[in-house]
Amino acid sequence: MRFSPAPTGYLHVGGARSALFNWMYARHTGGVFVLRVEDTDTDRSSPELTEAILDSLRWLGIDWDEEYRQSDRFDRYRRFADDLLAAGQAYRCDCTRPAIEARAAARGDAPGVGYDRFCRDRDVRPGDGVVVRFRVPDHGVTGWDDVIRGRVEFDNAVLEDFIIVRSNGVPMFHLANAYDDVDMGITHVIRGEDLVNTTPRVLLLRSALGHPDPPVYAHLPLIVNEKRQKLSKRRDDVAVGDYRSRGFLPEAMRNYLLTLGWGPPDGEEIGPIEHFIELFELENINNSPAFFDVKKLEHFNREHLRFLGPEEFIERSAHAVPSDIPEDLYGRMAAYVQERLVRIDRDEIDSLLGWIVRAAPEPDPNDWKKVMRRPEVPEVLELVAERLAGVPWTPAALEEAVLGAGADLGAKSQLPVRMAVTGARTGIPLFEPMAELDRAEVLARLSAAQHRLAGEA
RNA sequence: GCCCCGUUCGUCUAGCGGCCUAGGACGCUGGCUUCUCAUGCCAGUAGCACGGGUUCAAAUCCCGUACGGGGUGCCA
Repeated sequence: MRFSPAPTGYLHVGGARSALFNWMYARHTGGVFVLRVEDTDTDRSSPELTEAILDSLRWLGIDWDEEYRQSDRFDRYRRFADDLLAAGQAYRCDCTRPAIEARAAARGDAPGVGYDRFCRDRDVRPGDGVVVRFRVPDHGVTGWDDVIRGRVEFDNAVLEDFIIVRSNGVPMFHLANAYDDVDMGITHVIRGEDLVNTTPRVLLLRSALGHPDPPVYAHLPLIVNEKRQKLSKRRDDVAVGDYRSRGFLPEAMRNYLLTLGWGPPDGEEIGPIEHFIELFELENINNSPAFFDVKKLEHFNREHLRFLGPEEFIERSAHAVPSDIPEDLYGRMAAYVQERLVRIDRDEIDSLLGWIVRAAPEPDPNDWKKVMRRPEVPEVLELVAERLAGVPWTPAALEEAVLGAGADLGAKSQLPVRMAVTGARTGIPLFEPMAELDRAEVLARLSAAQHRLAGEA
């Protein structure tokens, strides 16, 4: 199996899913997984982009057994093209795009109908603006049995004589792709459905190489946006690296991606990758496009976040902890954070813990009103402050003082105190972190809230 | 235009002729647990695109229609 990205952009979720399925199937079958960088588009490919793609794959935990760059192998492809030329299976062509379109227009064909085989027998000599085209058979069909789609066939008559070597001498992707799949002994080709239309070209080239038997093809359903269109790097938010920086766990990303187009037969969709590798079969991949749903990804992320052991969670989230939160404090609060986090995100962590080391944030006006503008609140705050002044400064004693005061007054006391001390109506359990603050600080915050209430009355 | 492909709850999926008055998951709604939130547990919500066949029996097989998508580059 192989994953063969073109380094003309960052790795996006569609590519990642293709890589993942190839990798899973290789590991499932005990096969070899090849990473082949298809950098034949010399204008748009770059080593930086290649490195970024490899980096994203490594992050996802996808490893490979062999690695190639097609740019290192141009001479092989050219030799192949020369053989084709010598055998009359390919020919040179000096038609420009405008010339091709002008002839189409003259015939009354719609634009985009393709090349009309004009140069097939013109015996064009090598030179500027000359490409090499493959001579597609006039008759017959080219097809294969797709594991996912069943039999797919194209009439050779509708296939155009496609270019295999550009005018600058650089081979086109079909040529390199067909050559390498044979050369590297690729037996299974698992890739996006957007590539089905190029498959007959590759098949024709393989035959020319003396390998008429197709590999096993599995064309995956596309991953689409909310408008059910193929994801585009330009308009959709799809770079794997972005999800990484937004605080998604690689194992969650990987786990979610594998549910797009495939359902684990045992119905357990969240779990360790080894389990899915064991169950993974090409035959079970479905054939309709899947929408990439960030909401569900977030759910997977929450779950995987909770699978982490306490130590591991601290280690893996440390980089996103605001710098003014001391390590030991974070260690004590981490379990509370772990249970509430959606992503490993600095803002999320800060909103949970920031109030312990800094002044509480300005409360949301609606929340403030809802919690504090109840008639009993001033009285509750008063009594809580009074009891807190003399109590031992431990979580248990704080809890007893706050809840006890409420009980004695027949009122809810936890929420107003939380609001006064943390600046929010929701958050981690109150008394443990509250005990981390100085008594004076807590009393000051209570007093500030009391004054504010008095001012509003 | 031409070629190729697809269509099960809002979303991801199970289903590969009878176990389906269509199962699970996310989301959403309600309830219980709880110092708030979150978790956990329980319940609810909502779907086989349409029309013809084949068959004793069709979400499952065949044909057509509609809708959607992909390709149609000296990109991959």
